[in-house]
Amino acid sequence: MDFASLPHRFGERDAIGDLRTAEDGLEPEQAGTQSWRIAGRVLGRRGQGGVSFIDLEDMSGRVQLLADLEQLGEETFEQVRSVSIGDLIGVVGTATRTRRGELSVKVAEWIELAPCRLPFPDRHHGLQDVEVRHRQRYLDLMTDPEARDRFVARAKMVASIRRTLDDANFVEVETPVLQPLYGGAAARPFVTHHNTLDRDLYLRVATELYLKRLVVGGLERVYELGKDFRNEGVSPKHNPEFTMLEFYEAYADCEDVMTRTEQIVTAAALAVCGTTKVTVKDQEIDFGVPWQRMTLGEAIEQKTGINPLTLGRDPQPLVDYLKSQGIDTSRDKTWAQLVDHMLSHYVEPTLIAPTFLVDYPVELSPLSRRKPGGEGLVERFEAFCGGMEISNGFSELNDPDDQRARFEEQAAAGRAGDEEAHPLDEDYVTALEYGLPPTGGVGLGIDRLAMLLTAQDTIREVILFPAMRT
RNA sequence: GGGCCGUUAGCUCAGCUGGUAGAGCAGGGGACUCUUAAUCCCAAGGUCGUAGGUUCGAUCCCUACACGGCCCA
Repeated sequence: MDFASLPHRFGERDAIGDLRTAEDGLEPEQAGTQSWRIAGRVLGRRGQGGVSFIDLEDMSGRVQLLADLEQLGEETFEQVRSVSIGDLIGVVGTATRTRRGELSVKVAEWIELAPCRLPFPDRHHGLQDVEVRHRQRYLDLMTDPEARDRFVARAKMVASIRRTLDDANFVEVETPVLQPLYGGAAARPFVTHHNTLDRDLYLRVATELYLKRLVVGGLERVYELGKDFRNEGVSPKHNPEFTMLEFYEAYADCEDVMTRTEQIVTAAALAVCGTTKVTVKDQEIDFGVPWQRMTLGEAIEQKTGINPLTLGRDPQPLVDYLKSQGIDTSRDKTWAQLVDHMLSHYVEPTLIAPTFLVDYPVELSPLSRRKPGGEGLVERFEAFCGGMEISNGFSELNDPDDQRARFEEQAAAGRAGDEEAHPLDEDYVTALEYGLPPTGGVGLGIDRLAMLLTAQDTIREVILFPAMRT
């Protein structure tokens, strides 16, 4: 094919899926009357002398083309006969069903649209090389309908989440990706440089602090769906850039946003799967409300026999326990880090059905509001499902003095070597000084939810272009 | 960051713990007028991830590195 002579458009195109539905009633050797204009990629080719069969696929489905030498004449038939697997072509023709019963389109016009110049992957086995599937995702999508379905499902999930929030009068906003100061999550940031301003900027690790500034400003219900960036390792559950939903709701507390989280996820499951029941790691789980709830302390106690939240802030019993189980505690410098370690080691992998853990220690939650009655707890939850954290939310701390004190504790932890500690954000404290209403807020990991709703056990299968070494 | 496993034709895979590599598909040529993993014939296709080392001889054994995967941190 000579590119210069190829058409620039193929208008008034019919979807192959629509054709299949409309012509499904044809009997073998019966011809339809309607003329169809379809286009797509050639995925199969079978010659039989003066008859050629082509498999053509578009986004909506696949159909067989039937080309007849006598009907097309030698020149056009030769074009059909010599098409390569992978070529993009358009066809005009009527439907028919072959003697063998295969719904087909009898080619009347044959329009070459774009060639595939490189050898096509094996069409029986598909692409097996995980590295190639990720680096050249277009090949994965071309050859594996399930891969396409997965990303369509993800899009449906995101659309459902937007719908749920929009219907509840949330305003979708966009806040800076490039931030002079990062915050809102315990994570190491990426650093970049602005040439004209001649200053370093951070890629956001969360949208939290900007969104709460907007609530201070009077946007009482806001959400943002976008990429966060965390400078940490890649794993089946981690990609350095990932998609996060955060929403904030004024005049609501932790309990309210837990309920809303259930509502959002249940609706998304229905939108993607048509049911709230999905199969994760060979186990059926039900996103239907209400989800299980227990306190963090109870959850740890269930697995270890120790409830660290009833033992004061003494790290020693926790160190003793973990060491007795052969676990390396050398990186856990504080009581709070030990609790976190116990949570992620003993509890998180076992939480398959959707579960809320509540009552987190204040040391792990520098932006959450304290639980009345003290005990060093905050009004916070994390939601787990499929053995991983999918969501985190709380009653937002709106006391500027307490917030400043928490930031200062974080800064001290940072000086002591905690690379994930929050830096002090003066402007955020200033915003709180103007008055943040009582507010509940949530972060929800979109990639992880997509993993659950599409039954994938690695995040790379729900991210189109996952991070790879160059 | 550490441990283990993997890397052979464009794709999917064989290759006997040492004697310079094979098949199917795709791509090229041909036959075939209802095939559907079409079939049949012909030809072509390789720096065996990279670089060293051991050896008369390395896809195979050893070392380092690259990339990927799993587990641990």
